[in-house]
Amino acid sequence: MKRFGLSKSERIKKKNEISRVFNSGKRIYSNSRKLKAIFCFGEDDSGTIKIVPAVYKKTGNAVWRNRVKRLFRESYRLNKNILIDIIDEKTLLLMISPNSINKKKYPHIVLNDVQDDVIDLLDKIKNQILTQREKTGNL
RNA sequence: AUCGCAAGCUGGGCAAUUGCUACUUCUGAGUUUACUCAUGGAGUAGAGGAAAGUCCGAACUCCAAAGAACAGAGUGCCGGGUAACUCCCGGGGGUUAUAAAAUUAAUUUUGUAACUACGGAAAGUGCAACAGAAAAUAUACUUUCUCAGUGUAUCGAGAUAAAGGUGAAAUGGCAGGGUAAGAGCCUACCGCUUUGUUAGUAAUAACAGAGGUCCGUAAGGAGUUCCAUUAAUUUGGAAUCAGUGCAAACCCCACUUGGAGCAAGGUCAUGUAAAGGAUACUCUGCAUGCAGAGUAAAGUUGUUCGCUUUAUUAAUCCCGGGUAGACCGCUUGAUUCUGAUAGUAAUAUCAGGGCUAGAUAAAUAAUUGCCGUUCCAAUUUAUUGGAAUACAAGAUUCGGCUUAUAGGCUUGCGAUAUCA
RNA sequence: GCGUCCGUAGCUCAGCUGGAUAGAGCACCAGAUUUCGGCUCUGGGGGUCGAGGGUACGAAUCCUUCCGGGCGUA
Repeated sequence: MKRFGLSKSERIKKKNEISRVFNSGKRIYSNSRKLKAIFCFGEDDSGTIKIVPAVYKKTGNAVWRNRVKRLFRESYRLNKNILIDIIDEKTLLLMISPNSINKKKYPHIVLNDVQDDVIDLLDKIKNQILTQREKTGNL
C-alpha cells in the first residue's frame, strides 16, 4: 500500500457495502459539527481501509459537490497513516459526508476548511476502536 | 475619447511536488503462450459554450414484419436550406412607436425601429359578464320629422336611424346631393369584393376594368325598402358591396405521425432448480391422437381489421427465490481545421491536413511560486499592500432552441465633448 | 439517464368547459356569554393565485419560457 496513495482497492465500489455502512454503521461527528462519519467492519479479511465520500444533493450544485468529495479524498489521503497501524484483519468501511456545511456558507471551499475536521474524525475512530478492543480482550 | 444599444468571438497563462482515470510499453509473477495479476517503472491523453434545462428533431436498438383504417397528437403567410425539425436563411403581409412630406383639421404617403402561432368566422356548434333600447334572429331609450285631436304644450298614430348616450365591439368611413325629417336612397373619394395585364418560383405588389342599378351581354324585371298583411303601393320573397369578435373555444381544411427507449439491446458468469402453477372449450373427419373449422385467451404499449401462438417432456407466461457483477454497445463522426468554388444568405461541393475523455458510489485534483486582468488604499508616480477573477462539470451520440454567465476583443448604429 | 404529475390565505383543500368582490374548514384578532378560562354565538383581518411573456375586451383558468417540489422506471 502506498503511503500517500488512494487507489481503487481503497475505495468502496460495491452497492451492498454502501448499504451495509448505512444500515449498521456507527455515526460520529467532528468537534466543529462540520462533518460526520459512518464506519463499520466488513466481512472479508483483506486488512485494508475502504472509504467513500457522500454528499447530499441539497447541499449544492454538481460543481460544489464534486469539489467537496475531492477535498475529502485528498485530506484522507494525506492523513490515512493515523488508522493504518491499528487495522489487522477485518476491512474497515468508512463514509465521510458533510453535516452542517453547504454551498451558501462556503461558496469557495478550500482544503484547510475540511482537513482539520477529517483528522479529528480519524482520531475519534481510532480511540473508539481501541477501547472496544480492550473491552473484548478483557471479556 | 467616453457612454448606451445590437450582433459576433473569447471564456486567464507558465512551472514544481504529491495523487486519480484510460491507453501504450517495460519489468516481475502465474499459467492455458496470449491472457491474468502487481504498494512496480516510463511515456501520452484527460470537461463546456452552454457539458445545464430536457423544450423539439434525428441516428442507433428492440417490439415477427412495421401492414391498413380510425381515433389521438403535432405543424400552419410564401420560397429555400437540411438526415430531420416547434430550427436556420431570404421574401411578403399585419400591429405598434417615431420622423418627414402632403394637408384647414382628421387622415394619407414615404422612411426607420420593435414585435408578429400570420390557413379557414360565408360548413356547422358554442361563448360574448357589467353597462346599454338592442350583443347577432337585430332593435328603438333620448332626439328629429309628419298627421290628427285639443285644454297650446302635452297626448295619440306613424316615419327615421343622421345626432346623443352604453360598451372592447352597434350591420363600412367621410363629404355633398336629396328629403317632411332621414337613410348606399343617389354621387365623389377612401375602403372592400372580383376580372384581366405586368413583375415574381410563390406569398404578394403595381396598373387597368367591373361591382352601391340600370339596362345589358346576361336571363331576372322591376323598383324599393321592409316586413308581414290588408282594403292596399299589393303581392311575394329576399337580395343586390360585407350577416361583429373569439379558432393559444370545439371544429373544418392541408400536411406530418406505429410504440418504447442505451436502465434500449446482446454475450458470459453466479444461482434457486431438472421447484410449483397455467397453456382452454366446441364441432367435423377418421387410423383414437392427429388434422381441419369456429369460439376464447395472450401478444401486436388507444380501438378495429390483419398477423403470430395455444402441449408432451420442448417452448412461452405467471409466482417465488437469487444476483445487482464483467464484457460488448462506447466513441472515426450528418467529425473538425484551412483554402477554393457556387449562392444575397442559411448552406452545399471539392482539395489538403488532424484524431481530440470514455468514467460507472462515477477520473480530470490538492498545495505552492511567478505572471496576467479589474477594483480599492498608500505613497517614493511606478511601486507596495489588500480584495476580486463568472456561470457552471461529460454519462449512447449528433443538429437546434431556451436559460445562466465576471472580465476582455471586434464590428455597426446613436448621443455627448474636444481638435482640424 | 428516461418518463410523468403538482405549485391558490399561516395549514389542508375547492374554484381551472375564460366574466371581475378568488371561496370553505382549522388557525389568528375583536366583541358577547362567564367571577375567570374553555365550549358556543357574532363580526373582522389576512392572497402580486410559484415567476416572466403572449392570446383575448377580459386570464387563477388558454398557450409558452423559467423556478421549486413529488412520484414512477432495471
